[in-house]
Amino acid sequence: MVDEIVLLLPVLGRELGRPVPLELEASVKAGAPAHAFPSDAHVSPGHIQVLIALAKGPCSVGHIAHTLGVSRPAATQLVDRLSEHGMIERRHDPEDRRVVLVDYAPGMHEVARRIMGVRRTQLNAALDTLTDEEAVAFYKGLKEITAALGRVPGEEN
Amino acid sequence: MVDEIVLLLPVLGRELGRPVPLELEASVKAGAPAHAFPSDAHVSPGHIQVLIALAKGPCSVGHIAHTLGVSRPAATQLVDRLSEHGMIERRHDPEDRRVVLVDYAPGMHEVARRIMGVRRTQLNAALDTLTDEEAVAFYKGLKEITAALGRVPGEEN
DNA sequence: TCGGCTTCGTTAAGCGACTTATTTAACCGC
DNA sequence: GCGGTTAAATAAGTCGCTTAACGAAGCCGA
Repeated sequence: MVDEIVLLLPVLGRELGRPVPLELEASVKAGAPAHAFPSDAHVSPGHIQVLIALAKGPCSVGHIAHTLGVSRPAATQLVDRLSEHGMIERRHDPEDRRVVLVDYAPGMHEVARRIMGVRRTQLNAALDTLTDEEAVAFYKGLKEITAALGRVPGEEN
Repeated sequence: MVDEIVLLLPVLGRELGRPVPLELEASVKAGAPAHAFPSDAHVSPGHIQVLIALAKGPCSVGHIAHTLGVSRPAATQLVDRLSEHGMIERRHDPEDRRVVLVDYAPGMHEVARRIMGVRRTQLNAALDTLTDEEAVAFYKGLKEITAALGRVPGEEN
């Protein structure tokens, strides 16, 4: 079974990396200001992660990078794209002006929720085939494996 | 919890995508002919997947692509690299000469097992913290989610 | 037996998400 | 003030994947 998992994990990783199903764009545009998503908009998993991370309130670029397990430049890039599309805004932390605080742009909270909803729907469809215990076990295993392969988001180093 | 999973999955994907810990190269070289892994060798998750897929016997490039969930050119590329390093060999299927059958190169079966062992070790460390039921549930959830992401829910192109 | 369709693998071109190395700006202890 | 440190941004490059297009081989109806 272990081999099966090793074989399956990268498959999941690749599926996950694919641009989120096209219907998403339409669904988002429907509820967003026209300028927010120009013709070429497409949302990557990283962008969704940023939006989820922001759901708990504004946070710094560095914190985003740490949460997502990527380098700071990568986080900067994600924030760049999202802010180009008007989804989020940067502002300086008044207490430490080196820090750039990232937060939803006004009115975008709702749109963000819808974007996250797409992935959540997919995931729920899969989780529904599992019992509650299995779902919890899956989550537990996911955390363990992520930790085993690298660092876990919440953990300090 | 669903959001947590959505947040965690891409992290896992990225960790998974990182070049396998460097110790691997050394460990592999130790048991492999010198020419097999020249100075710049590095093994990606895709390569490991190919080696695992071959454990069940020779198979075609197309089959590898399907198993890994990638395009055929991508599979070709993976096979290219592995065969450059002498890990695997191509030969034509006598029954259908369009088909290219891929298999371990002579004596490489053992080396392949060692390479796979690295990932397996990491994974086992994580799975050991789970009960048997949880491990099975994780595997089940993994399959379900991979399947769920594989096709767009409710949309056929 | 010949054209036309399909399938397999490869080649070519390009893209997107990441990395490291470097730069700029702001905080801090002395 | 002056070094040292840290946050974010910029620059350059890498890697794994994609689509498009191609040659070769099998399949098949006329």
